[in-house]
Amino acid sequence: MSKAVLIDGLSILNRAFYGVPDLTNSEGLHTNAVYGFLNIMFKILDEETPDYLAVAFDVSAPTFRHRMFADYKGTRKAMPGELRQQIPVIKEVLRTMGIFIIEKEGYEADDLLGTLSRKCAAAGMDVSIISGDRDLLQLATDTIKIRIPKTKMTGTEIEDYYAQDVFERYQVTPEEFVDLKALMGDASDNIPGVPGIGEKTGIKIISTYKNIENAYANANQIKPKKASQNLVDYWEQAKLSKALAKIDTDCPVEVTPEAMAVGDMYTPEAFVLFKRLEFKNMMARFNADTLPQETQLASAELLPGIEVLEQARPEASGSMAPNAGIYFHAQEPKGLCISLGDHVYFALQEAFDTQALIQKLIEQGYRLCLCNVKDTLSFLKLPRASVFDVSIAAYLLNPLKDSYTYDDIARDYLAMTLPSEKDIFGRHTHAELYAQDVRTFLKFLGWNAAVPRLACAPLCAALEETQMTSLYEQIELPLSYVLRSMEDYGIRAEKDELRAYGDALVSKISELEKNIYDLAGETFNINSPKQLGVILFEKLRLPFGKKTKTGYSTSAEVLEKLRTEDPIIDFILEYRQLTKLKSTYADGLENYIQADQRIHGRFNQTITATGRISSTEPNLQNIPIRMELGRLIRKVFVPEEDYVFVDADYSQIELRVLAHMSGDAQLIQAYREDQDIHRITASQVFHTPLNEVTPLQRRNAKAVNFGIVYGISSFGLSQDLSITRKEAGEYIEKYFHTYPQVKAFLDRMVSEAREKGYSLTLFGRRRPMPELKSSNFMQRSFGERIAMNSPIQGTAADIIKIAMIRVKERLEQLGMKSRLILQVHDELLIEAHKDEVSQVCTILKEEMENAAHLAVPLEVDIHTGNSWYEAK
DNA sequence: TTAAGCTCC
DNA sequence: AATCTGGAGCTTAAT
Repeated sequence: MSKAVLIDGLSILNRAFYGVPDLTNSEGLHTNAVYGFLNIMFKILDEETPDYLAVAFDVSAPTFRHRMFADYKGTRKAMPGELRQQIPVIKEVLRTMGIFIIEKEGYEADDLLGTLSRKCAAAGMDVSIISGDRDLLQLATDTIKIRIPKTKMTGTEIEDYYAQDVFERYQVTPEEFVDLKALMGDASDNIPGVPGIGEKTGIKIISTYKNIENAYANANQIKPKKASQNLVDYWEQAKLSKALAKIDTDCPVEVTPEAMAVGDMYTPEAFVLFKRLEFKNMMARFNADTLPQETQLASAELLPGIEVLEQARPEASGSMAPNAGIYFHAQEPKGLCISLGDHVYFALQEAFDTQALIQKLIEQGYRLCLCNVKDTLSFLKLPRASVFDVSIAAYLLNPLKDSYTYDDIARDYLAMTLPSEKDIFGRHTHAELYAQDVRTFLKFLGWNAAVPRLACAPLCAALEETQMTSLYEQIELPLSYVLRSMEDYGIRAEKDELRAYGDALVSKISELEKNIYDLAGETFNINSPKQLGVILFEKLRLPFGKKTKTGYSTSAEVLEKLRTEDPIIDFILEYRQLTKLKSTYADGLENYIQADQRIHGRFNQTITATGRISSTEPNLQNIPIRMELGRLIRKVFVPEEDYVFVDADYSQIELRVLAHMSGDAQLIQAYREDQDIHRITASQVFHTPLNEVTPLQRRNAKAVNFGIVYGISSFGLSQDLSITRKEAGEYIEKYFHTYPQVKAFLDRMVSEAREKGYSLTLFGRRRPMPELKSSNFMQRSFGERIAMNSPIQGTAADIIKIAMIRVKERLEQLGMKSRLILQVHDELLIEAHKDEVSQVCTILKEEMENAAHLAVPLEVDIHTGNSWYEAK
């Protein structure tokens, strides 16, 4: 038997909008509702594989309709702009997928669905109607089922209702459901109903009298008295409600089954649209052969012309330095891809001296344009003066994106839709595709080389436009070379020591396990918050503090408060600490120690929203230090023979940046006089003489100082200090009273960001802030906090980057053996040759303290040692 | 793949 | 009426 799926378009879009967290593509278009809609639709389609498919919409603008989008009080709520803008988008998506859209002037989607479902059923089909609206339950029969998707934490669950299921749930038939609605009303549908009759009474009445007319005729027998009376008093309203609730199953619509037939939805046109919407994990639904063909590309010069180089033949063309696109393919088959003019060349490494090709290009005055210079430097020497890194440029222009590969850049700066590496290779290795489909493989190479060449000009113009050229040239590009060298040097880690440390943990962990199981009276997986929650809060009946979305919270914060309740808590907290050390650090780090006994982590330059560097594989920026047991791990990080560690960290760089940027006289004076800033803040905020400030007062003032930098709220601070919100609010108020220019500065940061849509650091780094324009209070507040924090955190990041570049330059100029190997946001670690230690200390201090000249001095603390533990 | 939890600045 | 400190990465459990 054939199957039809009918979708209530706006209802599902609406559900999706509220069920899926806000998503935005590069253009700033909100996409969460469209994304959620498609997820629900694909789930249904995968499950049912229908032969026919249609999506129904209302024609008139939904704000003017009275049956949808009212809030729980029954007052109409305007549809948020973020949702409204997605209606044309979903329609366009459906159109490109060849999915039938039905809409008709003067008819609501409900009526169209009702009519269509009857027609399909009459034609002998199984019908599914997908809607978030229970109103449609009246359409259920033995062959028409109503499917109501629910977005739960576990994913999308769907409730199915055939006629029988409606009866089981409501004790009325689908036909009677209309009458039930007429009595109950429906706030969300603006159906008034009869006052005093809710679901319970309504069901009782309708299951007895079958319809409202019959109930009205027997009103005198209805109980309770109140319901009986109201049915009579509000009879007109009941009749109106019934008319509103009744779905028309006989609209004059002409639809041929062929129009609804499901065809190939994964068209090239849909591919382009999905790409634009950035629905990355839906791309796998498209077959490789529906990838856009070259004829559809915006620029014909990208293809074909991919030739395997027979000899190096870049031709100098004129006097202007032209751009060459460069891509080094580091997997098999290894080689260098070059894009020049409208030709793309691929030089296999086994056949060519790829470095010589690069030299030739440079000699001829080409500018080398590429993605990720830092990574390419592992295979080719590329002089800074000849290089343009499109990934970094794109990152500076919008640091919020999650990748800056050729396809992202083509989309954002060339308005071209290209398949991503994943789209092209799927599960195949590069070597496999090279062997099976060399043409597609070469296309991939060509794009990787040609996109940077073509995007170079618009990106340069955009940097110029946004006044970030100098940030790019003076900071980010040079930094790439510094990071490359840090990754190459790596840091030595002693495997045996690390293993011994891990082994010591294991015995302690098993003791703790034993104690925990004893106290719990059973064994269970302590690492599972779910199982642990059951033990603590159900079996042991401890008072639970917070709940998470999925159950009880067992976070350290919650457990900390339960420490006096049961001895098991302390064991669990210690168990957590130790297993963390064991898995993430002892075992985790060991896996990264290479044959040279060193860990070569990666420093990522295009990840953070604020301009900080991030560290991965492994993360060397979160090695423990607070707790002594964790801190001991740092003993395994050691310099090589004849070397010593020199560690330098900025003292309170973010607060000093705040002092400078705000120009606050008090704060500046305090730093100029090298005072204890937390103490002085405590003294001012708590009206206590400086020498009488208690440790608690100082601790609180410190928390306030940090809170200010983070874009504080009284709630956050109260949590942090375990005080009431009111008290926290008073602290903040006093703080702002003490440092009035700080307050003015933070307000200015927010209002400027709101006006411009982005914030700026001292060095002109931008962070876009779309959240500030959100209609959602929570998101807008978040936007305000990042508007306060980003300029501060970002400026601090800029400063240490400058220091890194200068430190490395000094070391090289002086021909020293010492080298910069780590950066941890406000800290630099140098592996210094033993003969160069004092010189290294001087260089670090000088370059870091002079990296920027602020209204307050930048202060750097330096330590040396034979391990990272000692040097910190 | 996501959520919870923990590590760092 | 709401909401509730910025920026990261890794491991485990559970889906």
